[in-house]
Amino acid sequence: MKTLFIELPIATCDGEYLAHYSAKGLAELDSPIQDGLLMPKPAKNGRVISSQIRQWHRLTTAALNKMLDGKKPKALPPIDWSNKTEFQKSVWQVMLKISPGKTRSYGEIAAAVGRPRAVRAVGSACGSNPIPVLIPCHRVIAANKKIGGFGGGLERKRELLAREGVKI
DNA sequence: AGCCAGTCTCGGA
DNA sequence: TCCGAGACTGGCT
Repeated sequence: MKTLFIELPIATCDGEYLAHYSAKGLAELDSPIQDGLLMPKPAKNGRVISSQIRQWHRLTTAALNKMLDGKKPKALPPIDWSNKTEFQKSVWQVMLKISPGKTRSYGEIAAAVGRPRAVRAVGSACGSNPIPVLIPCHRVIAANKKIGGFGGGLERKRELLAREGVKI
């Protein structure tokens, strides 16, 4: 079956993100393209954007800007994580509960989902996080207070953390 | 079977 | 005390 995605851009102080919506909710959020590459504009194809998606997009935009401002979003759009494993969903749910300005280690996340030794798997889950920033994988660092990694570029991770007042 | 965005331990500066 | 290498880990592709 073919899932229909609606793609809408979000302008932020960090660049232009691109949100993908399915019928169930927000399915994916693309980071801004780095260094001079141009983000292709989503084709409209005469598609009608439903009022529901419009509302989700409003929530996503507000939440994203709050996050980038180092604050806690007061509401999130429904998230469509079909095709994701239970483990990944658990990991991301835990991450959503991390407050701005706070960090957790990969090990703590692993323990929180009941698999204290699955720390590397947690790292993998972060890497396949469909909604960077909104799911604050940047607040997850290594146990020895080192920065760890970040799919969207380590610099971005540092900057996001710095904006929330976190020192490494 | 191989990859990994981790963590712990231990040995040498 | 502070790295770096190595062993071990568990879930994903």
